[in-house]
Amino acid sequence: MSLLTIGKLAEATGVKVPTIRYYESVGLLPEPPRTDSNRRLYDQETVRRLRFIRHAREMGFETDAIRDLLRMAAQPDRSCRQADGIARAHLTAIDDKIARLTALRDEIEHMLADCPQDHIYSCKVIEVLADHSHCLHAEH
Amino acid sequence: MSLLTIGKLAEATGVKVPTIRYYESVGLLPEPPRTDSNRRLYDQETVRRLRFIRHAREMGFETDAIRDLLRMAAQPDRSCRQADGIARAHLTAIDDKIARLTALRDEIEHMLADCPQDHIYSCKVIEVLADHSHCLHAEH
DNA sequence: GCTAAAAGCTCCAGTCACTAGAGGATCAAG
DNA sequence: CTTGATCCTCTAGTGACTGGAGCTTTTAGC
Ligand SMILES: [Zn+2]
Ligand SMILES: [Zn+2]
Ligand SMILES: [Zn+2]
Ligand SMILES: [Zn+2]
Repeated sequence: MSLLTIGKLAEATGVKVPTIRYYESVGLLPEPPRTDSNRRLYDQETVRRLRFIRHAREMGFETDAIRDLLRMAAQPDRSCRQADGIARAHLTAIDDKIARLTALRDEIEHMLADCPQDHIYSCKVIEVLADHSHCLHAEH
Repeated sequence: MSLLTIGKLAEATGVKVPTIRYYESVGLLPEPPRTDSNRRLYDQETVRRLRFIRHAREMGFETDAIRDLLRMAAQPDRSCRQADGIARAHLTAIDDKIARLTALRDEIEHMLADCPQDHIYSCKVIEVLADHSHCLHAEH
């Protein structure tokens, strides 16, 4: 009675049906049992597992990291050092991304602020793109 | 004498040879003339054009936007409103990305700060991933 | 019980901006 | 003349899905 079709699982988790099949194909979800007519049947444990995957994806963890985190989540008595390590590495990666985007942001804002908004021949946007030496930053 | 092989063009611009061919295939670079033995020959104008493309890519502009910017750069007497508009749209997109990443960053930092760093069963990282209601933010 | 819509299945292709490799031709240097 | 570098085209792979074709099965209304 608590078994779900793929459609109901999709509804329960907010994950699209093709995405659920995709997660199965890449080993994030185990192959579920099937009905006589070959349809997938999921239990509540899969609901939890899929929510975990979804949440981790929303937080930007990659498939490989999620596979590791799921394996760890199933071993409650072991140390969480590795799990925390994955999160910390992710944090560092996000910080790098933010730093790069912020530098970019400032550069583009400057271009726009400096542009007299007239013709292309005096457009700061085009000028900066055409000539790297007009850049604020050292290198990209 | 100022004509370059694809390898020299790559050297002059820092763009890899396969990437130059790729840019040609998607219409960012025009098909260049060839030697008798079918090798591409580039002039100085292409060097400038490729630098422009490269710089725009480094700033995160997408292929379609770059195609538009190149077309505008070739029409110096027209208004730069559109060019500025592309840059402004890009700025907004970057701001959105930074906002999302910053929220993410804070969330992951909190998970890590709250974790007693002991066993998986008490690991805050695993707990938050397993249960969305433990999140700080409203929704993702 | 019948029929039509909805949901399921598999497999394949497309996204973005490259990157890498196979397999072959041609060029430059010694 | 030979060897190694460079060039050519074409194909496939990356990550994380998304969408469609073409098919079978279930479900709901009548
Ligand atoms: Zn302008
Ligand atoms: Zn620059
Ligand atoms: Zn922990
Ligand atoms: Zn959350």
